[in-house]
Amino acid sequence: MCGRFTQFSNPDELAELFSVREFAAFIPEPSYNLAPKQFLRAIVGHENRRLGALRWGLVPAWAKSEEIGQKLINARAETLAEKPSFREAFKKRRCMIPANGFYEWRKSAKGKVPMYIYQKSEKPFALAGLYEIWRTPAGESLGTCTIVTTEPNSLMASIHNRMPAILSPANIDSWLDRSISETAQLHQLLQPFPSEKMAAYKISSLVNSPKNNSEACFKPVSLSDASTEIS
DNA sequence: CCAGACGTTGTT
DNA sequence: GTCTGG
DNA sequence: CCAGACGTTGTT
DNA sequence: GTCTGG
Repeated sequence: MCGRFTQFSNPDELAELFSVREFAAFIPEPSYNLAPKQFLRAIVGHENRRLGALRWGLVPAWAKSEEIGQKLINARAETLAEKPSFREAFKKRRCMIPANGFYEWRKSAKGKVPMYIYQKSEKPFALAGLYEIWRTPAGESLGTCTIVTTEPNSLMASIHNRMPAILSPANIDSWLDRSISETAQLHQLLQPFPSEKMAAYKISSLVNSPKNNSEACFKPVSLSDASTEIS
C-alpha cells in the first residue's frame, strides 16, 4: 500500500521534469510527510498538463457525503476497471502524482520499522493516480484522488506486499491521455517499476505522527542505517 | 421491487 | 450511478 | 499509513 | 476493536 509519501521539489523543477504547461492558483506547500485527507500536488491534463491540488482520498461522483474518501486512498491496479468506485475515473480521469519518495512500515519481530523508498537518481517520479471532481451538497467542487497500487518489485517485496504504481517516463503521456480507455493498454502502463532504479533505508519513528512533516522524517535514523540501505 | 454497498491492507 | 442481495 | 479517541447532560 | 483525524 502507499499511505504516506514526500513531495518537496519546487513547482518549477516539476514543470521542467514532467512537461507541465500550466499552474493552478493553489499548489500545496512541500511536505515531507503527506498523509491521507491532505491536499497534494497532482498533474492532470494531456495536451496541457496542469500542476494543481487534489485532496487524497477519492470521493466518487455518486457519493452523498465525502466520508467515503477516507477509505479510498489506494486502488488496486488489477481491478481498476471493475470497481464501481474507480471505473469511471479509470476511463476518463487519470492523473499523476509527483513524489520524491514514499514510506512503508516493514514488520519485524520487534514491531513495525518505518522505511523510506526513493529513486536512486534522487529525482522525483510519477505515481499513477485517479481523480474525481465531487460536487458538495452546497454546490462547490472538491477535487479528490487515489493512488494506484501494484505488485511489489524485488526491492519492495522485502518490505511490503504492495507498492505504489510508478509510471515510467515513457508511459506518463499515455496514462494522462483521455482518449485512451482500453483496459489492457492502460494496465500495461502499470507494471512494477524496476527495482534497480530504487533504494530504501530505515528511518526514525518521527514519521509516524502525521502531524510531523519536517525534513527529519525521511532522514536515516543513523549513519549505520544509511550505509546498510537496501538496493 | 427497494435497500445497501460501493475499498485496501494486514492478520488470523 | 450501478450492481448485488433479499 | 499511524495516532488518538471512543460520552451525555446541562450550563455558560 | 473500530472509527476519525491528519
